[in-house]
Amino acid sequence: MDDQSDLDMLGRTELFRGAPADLLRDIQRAAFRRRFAAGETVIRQGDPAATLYIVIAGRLRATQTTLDGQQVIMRYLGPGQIAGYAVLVDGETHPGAIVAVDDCHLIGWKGSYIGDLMCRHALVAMNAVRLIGARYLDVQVRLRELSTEKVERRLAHTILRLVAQAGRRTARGIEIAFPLSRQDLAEMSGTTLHTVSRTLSGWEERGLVDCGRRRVVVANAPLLEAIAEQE
Amino acid sequence: MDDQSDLDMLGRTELFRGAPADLLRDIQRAAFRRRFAAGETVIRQGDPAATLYIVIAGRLRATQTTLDGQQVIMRYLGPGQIAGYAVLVDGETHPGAIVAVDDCHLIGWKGSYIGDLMCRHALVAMNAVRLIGARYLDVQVRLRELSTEKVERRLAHTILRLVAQAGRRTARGIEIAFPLSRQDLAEMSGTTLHTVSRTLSGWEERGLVDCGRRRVVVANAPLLEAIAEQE
DNA sequence: CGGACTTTTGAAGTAATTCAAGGGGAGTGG
DNA sequence: CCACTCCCCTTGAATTACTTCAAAAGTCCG
Repeated sequence: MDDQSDLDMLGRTELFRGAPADLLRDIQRAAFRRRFAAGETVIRQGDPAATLYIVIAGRLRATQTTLDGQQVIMRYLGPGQIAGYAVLVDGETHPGAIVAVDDCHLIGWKGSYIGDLMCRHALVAMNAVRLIGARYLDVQVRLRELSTEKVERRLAHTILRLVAQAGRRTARGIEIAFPLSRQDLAEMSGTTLHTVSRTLSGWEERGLVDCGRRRVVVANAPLLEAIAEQE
Repeated sequence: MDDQSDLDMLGRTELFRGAPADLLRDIQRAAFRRRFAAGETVIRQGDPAATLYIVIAGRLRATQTTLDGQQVIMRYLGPGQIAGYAVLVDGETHPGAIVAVDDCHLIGWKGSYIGDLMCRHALVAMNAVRLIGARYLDVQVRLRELSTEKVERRLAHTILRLVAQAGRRTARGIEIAFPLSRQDLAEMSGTTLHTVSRTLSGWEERGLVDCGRRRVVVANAPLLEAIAEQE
């Protein structure tokens, strides 16, 4: 938690990558730290977009909930990623909620500080463009999958994406490194927890995955990729 | 087509809004003009991201096609909007195709010029952030709809969005101001042209809409909104 | 007026949801 | 340590919204 390691960390985040040391120092001075326990809400849907966070440790879930209470998981956020992008695009309010999945350690800034920073440093603004562009591309891919693929294939894609961003090698295979229920997978794949459960049971019989309570381990990634590519 | 009106036009686009006159003049000097006939391809999926266009007149369709040939319409682009956003986020290639729906008039720039512009003028970079942010939000909404709503409701939302961005008052109601087939609506709503046709027929009987060959007129917008909000 | 494209509509088929009930782990409190 | 309780997960059966298949009817344009 010393200053130098903090600076290194900031310099590796998607938003501040490439910034010179003195700028990073300035950014660090303007920041505040916050911790959230698993399950705590970081940002509520509809809140005014006043604060931007960067994840230091732990994992967040970004969701959107409809009027009738149905939830969609937009993405998970890990170390180095930003939470509260509405601040960057100067939206009035946060379009979704952000909740801690793990115990989390975040650092944050007032929105006005970030806006100012982007105005004065094109590098930060360009990083913001790239970062939002990457998310835009990602959600386009999901939209395409949801429009054109059947559930099993979508679920395979969903799990492979999670493995890519939070996979951890273990004896049994690659484990997704945070708790993840059937309901969560359903809300990411556009289906119901029942269908997810049935599909995973089928895969488990074939030795593709090894699941438990809020735990998913991919035992045979190539075969899962084959399902995703529908061969 | 005189210089001054061009400058005014550039100053009203989503990317160059708020730029001072001398910068606009510089931007104008670096631009080239191109015309495309209805049906012509402006950008092919997978092309290297070398050129950015802004629509002056006419309308473009941005799509993504899967390996097995299924197409999804990501959005329609009208006057003032940019085509080829990959250039902004410095992507390697264009993630989708762009085709002229109408006869179109575009102006374009080399990607390197735009990259340079964003570096030197934080205003342009911030406009880019806002613009991509708006598209990101838009596609998030569609993802949520696709995940949680049934076809009829999704189709209502799709049509209302098109009305908002390209609606034109006529005697019969609000007409969507460009040719739009049942297949197109299907590719925007995540369904088949058959289901779209049946749904529109139903609405037509109830006096909600008034459709023709590649033409959609909304006769009763409030009722269509009621369907979209599922009352 | 021929031919291509778009749209409509019926009928059959199916993937996935919904409904329903029960089973099992993990943590808590006695 | 055991029992209790809360989640989370599983699985069958019934239902349904939508797709797929198939054919025909419009509509526009050269």
